[in-house]
Amino acid sequence: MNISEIRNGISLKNIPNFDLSQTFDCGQCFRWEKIKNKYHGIVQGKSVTMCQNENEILIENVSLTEFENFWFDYFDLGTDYKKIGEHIAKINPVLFEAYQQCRGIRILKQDPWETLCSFIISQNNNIPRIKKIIFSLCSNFGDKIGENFSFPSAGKIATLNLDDLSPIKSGFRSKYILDSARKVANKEINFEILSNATTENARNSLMNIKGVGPKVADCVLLYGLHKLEAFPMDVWIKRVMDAFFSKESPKMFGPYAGIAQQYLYHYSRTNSEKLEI
DNA sequence: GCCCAGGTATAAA
DNA sequence: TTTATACATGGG
Repeated sequence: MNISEIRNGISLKNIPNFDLSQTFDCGQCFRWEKIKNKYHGIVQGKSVTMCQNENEILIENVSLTEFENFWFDYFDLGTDYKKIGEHIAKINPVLFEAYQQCRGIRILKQDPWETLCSFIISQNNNIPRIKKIIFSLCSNFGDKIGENFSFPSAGKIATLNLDDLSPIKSGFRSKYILDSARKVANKEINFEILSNATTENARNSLMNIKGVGPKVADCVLLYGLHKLEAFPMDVWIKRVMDAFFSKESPKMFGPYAGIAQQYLYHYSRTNSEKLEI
């Protein structure tokens, strides 16, 4: 792993388990877009461009200080995914094959409020339309950043009503968006506290929000709060496998953690025939 | 028209 | 406690 500052950004060389397309297009985030070999994202109110070739990844317009203070953790570069893969290999061959296919995914540590709001919007919805609604939410209520818009704060959304949200066409989810924004704005949901709480307590708190069930809660725990650690690996692998191979709802993984979620999701999309029971 | 989309609230059994 | 259905909207 080699991190160095170059004239217009940061160069990452030989970073294991890091593929931009797998990471950005796997469904964990909604504000990174590929345009002509480059990924453009809006993160924490900042517009950033990245590209990848061979074993080098470039992050444009970011200083070494910014990288160390924010982006290193955002991309979860302190976690050894290879070690996780080796562990998975011992547990289950199907899971390991899924890992092999998706070994380039890094679980992004995203802003908890943005994650919460985004995955509320994701329910019973498809990714293109999720992105469209989030784009609309940002352009209507976010702050302008050059050509783009920041993700609006919970405080800002909390001042709105259902009619205000009608332009983003989020349908029945609007009332859930407002409830989540109000609870975050008035600190009924306090991410500082949740990040120090047990995973179970944090999940229960999140599920007090209207429109937040186990799936949305787990996405917030994983992508917003990076809470993987509370479940022993064998426990959540088993839960993922149980949920995945039950016919009822392969997308409802229950109380698991998400590296396996991501691996299995990708595996299911590319190997659906192998998953028939 | 009909079905589905990375679910959840609600009512009914 | 478990199971069925509605929900807004848009694309295939």
